[in-house]
Amino acid sequence: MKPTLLDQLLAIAELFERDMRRAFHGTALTETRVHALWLLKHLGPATQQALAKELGTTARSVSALVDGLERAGYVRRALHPEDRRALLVTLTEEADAVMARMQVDHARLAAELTAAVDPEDLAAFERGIESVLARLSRLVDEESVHYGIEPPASGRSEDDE
Amino acid sequence: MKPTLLDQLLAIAELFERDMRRAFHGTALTETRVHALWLLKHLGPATQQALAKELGTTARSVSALVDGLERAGYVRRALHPEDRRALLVTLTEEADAVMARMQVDHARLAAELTAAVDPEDLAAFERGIESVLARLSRLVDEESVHYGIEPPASGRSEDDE
DNA sequence: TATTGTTATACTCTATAACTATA
DNA sequence: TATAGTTATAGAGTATAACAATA
Repeated sequence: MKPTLLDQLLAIAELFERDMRRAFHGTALTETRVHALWLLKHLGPATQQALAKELGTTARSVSALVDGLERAGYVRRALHPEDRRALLVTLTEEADAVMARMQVDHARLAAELTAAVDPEDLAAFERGIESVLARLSRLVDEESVHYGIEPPASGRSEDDE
Repeated sequence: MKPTLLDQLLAIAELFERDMRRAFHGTALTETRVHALWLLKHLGPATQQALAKELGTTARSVSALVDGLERAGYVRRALHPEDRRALLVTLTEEADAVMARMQVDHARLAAELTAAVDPEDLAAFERGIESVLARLSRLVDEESVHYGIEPPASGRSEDDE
């Protein structure tokens, strides 16, 4: 039985997740923390609100996240030059170096995965993955996948435990 | 700037994760719990050890996981007919129905994502995704991606705790 | 002795609400 | 009034270690 495209994509997602957990095990890093550091590396110093938006989480979670990263020496909280309510989360030099190495490994992995595709297939493959990503983005945006769950508002009452 | 294949795959993985969190929000379900239920739906009743292996986690985590699923009415612990140490985790009828609906939605999503690809490109695309998954599997298996982290042998000593 | 599942403990991530200090 | 970040609280996931019952 051939697995569907969806199953293959989910398998890839799970491989990423497990492999990162393995790689970060024994360090202070986690996937979420690395995601935050990655954003700071690419965006530069950012307020916690900005981070919350980018990470798709709440300000509260970012507070805890930055606490952990600060404790581990990866970021510092700096005063915002214009807004005295806000803080600018900034990478330490050590974290900057880690993220630079991560970018190298990331680029290497990107190249290796691309190289795994038959050059004859590459153009069609790239068009395909772009189409899939666009379609999935739209579906997620429309909240049109329910995974067997009745949507809370429109569906019938399922709140009888 | 064209995103790399790797970045597109990571974007897809994140879309899956966020969308499931959205869909399950307000219910007793989470991605991990659904993963366990999905396995039980496909494998049939399983011991917690078997679940731990499939989920790539520990027996301890499965204990807590099954506790939660049992509390929410999705599974029951049944006695193992042959091994009196073991328990067979079994789907309730309600959970079985939820998973049946989920399979339908899953198949629908799979079809939609496949349909997003230009039929002209589909064959090459399928070969490509298979190659990428195989290559990534191998890399993960060999633990050859380090994400900028020094493997725990060199650099900072970790054995002084 | 090894395995199954448990209790005990600790840390992380997510989420809501109430609070402060600024804007 | 609204925003930035905090404390308080709670549930969930992950991981290690020690333990009981059973194999």
